[in-house]
Amino acid sequence: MRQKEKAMTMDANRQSRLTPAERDTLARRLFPHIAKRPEEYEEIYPPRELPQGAYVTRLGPSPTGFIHLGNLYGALADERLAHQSGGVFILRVEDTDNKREVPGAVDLIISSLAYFGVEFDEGATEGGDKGNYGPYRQRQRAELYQTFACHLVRQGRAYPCFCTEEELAEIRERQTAAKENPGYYGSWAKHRDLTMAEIEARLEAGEPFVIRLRSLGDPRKTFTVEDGIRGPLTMPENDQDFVLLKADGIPTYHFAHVIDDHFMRITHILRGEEWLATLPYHWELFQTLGFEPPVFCHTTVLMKMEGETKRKLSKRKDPELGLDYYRQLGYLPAAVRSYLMTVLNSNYEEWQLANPGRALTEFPFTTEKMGSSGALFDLDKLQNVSKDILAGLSAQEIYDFLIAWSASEAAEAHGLLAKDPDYVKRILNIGRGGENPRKDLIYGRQILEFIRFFFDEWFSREDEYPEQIPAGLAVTLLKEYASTYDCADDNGLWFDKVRELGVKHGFAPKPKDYKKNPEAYKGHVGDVSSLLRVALSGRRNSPDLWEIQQILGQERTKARLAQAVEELSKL
RNA sequence: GGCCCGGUGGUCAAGAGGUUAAGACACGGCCCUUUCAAGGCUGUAACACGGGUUCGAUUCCCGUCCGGGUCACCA
Repeated sequence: MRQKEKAMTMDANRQSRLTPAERDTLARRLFPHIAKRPEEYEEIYPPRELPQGAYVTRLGPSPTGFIHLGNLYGALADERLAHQSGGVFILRVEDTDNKREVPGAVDLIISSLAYFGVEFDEGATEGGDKGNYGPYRQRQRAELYQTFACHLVRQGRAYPCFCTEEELAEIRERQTAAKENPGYYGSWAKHRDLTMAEIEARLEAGEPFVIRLRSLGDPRKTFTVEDGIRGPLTMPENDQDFVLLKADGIPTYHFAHVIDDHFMRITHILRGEEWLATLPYHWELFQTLGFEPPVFCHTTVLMKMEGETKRKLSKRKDPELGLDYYRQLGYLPAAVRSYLMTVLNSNYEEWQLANPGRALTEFPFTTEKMGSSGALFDLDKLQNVSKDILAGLSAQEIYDFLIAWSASEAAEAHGLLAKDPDYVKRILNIGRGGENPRKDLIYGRQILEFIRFFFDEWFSREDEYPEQIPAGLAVTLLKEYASTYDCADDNGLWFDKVRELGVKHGFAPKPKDYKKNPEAYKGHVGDVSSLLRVALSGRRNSPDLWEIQQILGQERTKARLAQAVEELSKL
């Protein structure tokens, strides 16, 4: 009984001690410039007219000028959900922290995402804003937030707090010492119940202040929300009087998020799991403002391995995971997208296997199939996905990509690639098409490395000549080969000649013959072609030699053979 | 430390109260083969631990451990 009485007293204390009239005065005093009433915004930003089941999603980056794979991961999910449902995908710039803002960051974010195929329907653009629910940069929406802050003050659900950083630090110290939860709440919230006179005096003195929520939550109670990815989430109610408006009148993330997601008529909020901890803040705000909460979808964060442990991707520590990194290396945007999709939706890979050739955009994406445990970024897998995608493209398509990519990311190679398109395309076309296309192309930089020997400007010997062939014999073989080489020979005829040449000098016509009876031979035909391969490509491993020579042509083939003869003669 | 979220092979991951616990990447072997890249076949390898509930638990519950996240007038 006494318990109950005490609780009731406490609850009563939680209501504002100011009278309605005082609160009204305070609201006017705090927000003299606010003329609109909250309801007016409901008309300014009316519910959207969209087909049933359409998702309205948003990406809310802060303009810090850096965007990494993790951001793309989320953006891709937002984009798919919106576009596959006939909905809207919005870019909203969360620039409420002017300290962190980097000039030009917004354009960079837009272009980076666009490069990887993520386009917005509405929101901030490089020129300005697009859409009827703007502005889409939060600092430009200050009046909207202030209108609601004003409204909450009037209702006794928000109040000015004049605490300085030092005072807050001191509170925290005392809480830590007393082993209490840190924060501004309950009886620790010392400006929660300032009298009107005290407030007036401080305002008069020009003290800076923030606006805090007067929380009515009770952490001993819980609430449950249905997360789009994780299912039901049960969390304690919030009791923190967290900051709504900072001293400069700009909202914190928490306040801006609730107001914007309501008035932009967002249906699904995809965000990283780092927001889970503050979900109670948001929940109380949605309840307090009487807004219908959207569906929360808390994604897992992408991790990387550091030593023995996993760690969340960090923009500061992991510049190599920045989106630009993959662009510079020349990964195909489609490959990065496809890889990310395999991580994003567990059934994508199987779908892709079952539906070869169908576009990623045809895949039915669902939040339910998104994972909730931390996924490690897997470069091997990205490379494999990339190989598969490249293998499915035509030489022309790869060429077009290389040209566009090298123009900005590999300027030193661009000229040579552009000089003779047909030549480059013939190279890219080796082993392409047909049932079993070659899969040795992965990304731009790697492709350049792979094809460099076709260009005299870049050609150099990288591997040793086969050691089982003495230099003298090698010279003889190369000379004789050169004298009989004819570009017009077809693949079969050409190889017969190589075999004949080998046999003449004591090499087995087939590797099997050699294996059976190694004593009888100096080696086998493969050794002879190895010699030719090093002479022509500078490498022990290469695609089909006959094709390489077809592309080099009679003259340059012979020139390279001569070059090798010269080099070997010196040994 | 408090609170929150997670934990199936090395990696990404399916899965359901009873399965021989999928698949992909990586790795090994074999085949093919003039090298390589592929391709085909094949192999190694997993339900964190301890208690319950149950005829039966990897699956449900509790505890432990481990990992991550978060505790700002940053998002």
